[in-house]
Amino acid sequence: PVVAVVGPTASGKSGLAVEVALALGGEVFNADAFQLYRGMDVGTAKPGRDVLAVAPHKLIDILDPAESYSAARFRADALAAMDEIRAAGRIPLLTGGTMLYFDALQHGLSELPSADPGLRAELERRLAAEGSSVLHAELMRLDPIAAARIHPNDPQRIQRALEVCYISGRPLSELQGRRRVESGDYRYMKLALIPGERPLLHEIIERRFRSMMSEGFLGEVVKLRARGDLYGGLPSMRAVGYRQLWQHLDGEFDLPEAVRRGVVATRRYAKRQLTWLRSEPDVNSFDSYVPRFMDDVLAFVERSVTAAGV
RNA sequence: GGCCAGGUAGCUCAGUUGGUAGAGCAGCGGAUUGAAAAUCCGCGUGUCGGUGGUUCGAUUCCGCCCCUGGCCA
Repeated sequence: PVVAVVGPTASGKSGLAVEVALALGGEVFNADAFQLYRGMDVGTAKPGRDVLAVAPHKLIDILDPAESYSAARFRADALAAMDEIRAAGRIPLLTGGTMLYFDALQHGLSELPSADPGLRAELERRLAAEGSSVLHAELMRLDPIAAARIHPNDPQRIQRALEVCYISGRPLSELQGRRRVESGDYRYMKLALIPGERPLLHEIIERRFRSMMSEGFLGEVVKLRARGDLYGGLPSMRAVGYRQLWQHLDGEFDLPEAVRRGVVATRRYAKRQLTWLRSEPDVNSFDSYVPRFMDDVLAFVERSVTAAGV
């Protein structure tokens, strides 16, 4: 079994995961697309040194912010991490809010060519020059099924679909037919933290963003900029909060406005996570904002894991 | 206390020569296969401050009241 702690941002996943890990003798691995990056700590609410000393996490600080990553790499890394944890006789414990990664881990991915930076740059140029509807029309010729599914205004998916067609010579829709699920012998016990009241989630999101600011979030972004090789278009620098503070440092708006926009972006992110969660089957939901929730969860987890015969 | 300007969506405002109203932002719902904290799609959510009057019909016109801001006492 794998215990998976999922939920929207600021719902209390990290704290719960650590508690469960300690109670169960489990080991945590991260499923958050940005806690993977070194030097992105405050803004990703990464567990602190003190926490990591007690409960070490896998898949944290494994990337440089200049690197890009992918759902496929996450799947491979996560499977390796789970194997190691299990080999050590412990229970793997996933925590993180990147639902695409969690989905890729559970359900696998089709066999598709990986990203090609040169081709992407070329498509990027064409998108800027010709517009997404021209490229969408081109996709319509190469892969009408994918084109029908992808909206003409969705440059990222048009780009990816064309990339796959060019590299493989086959339509994306054909290759996506079947997902490859190997090492499917893990069973996920899903704990979802669903805030009962949306306004309370919003309040906590805002409070947390402001406390990140007082813990040196801006300084962190300043430091990343000072490297000189990073830029706003990088996947890592498009993360919520980082993006808005970067734009502020570019002079696009003042700091209070950057904070306001960062909070808005966080709320929207949480909403998208909740949308994923609603379609997730077999989840055991808890509201982390109610008292004594931790005891309920721990009791539940222990019961379930013993029942599973561990 | 007097005069003036306002009171319309969560916020900032537009508008109706009288036929129960619409923008931006915020919000809500959805999609999601190697960038996903990304990218994209859809949706106005409203006692038009209150109360009387005129009218077939008032958010709109008139009276009174309440609230906010400014000026004068």
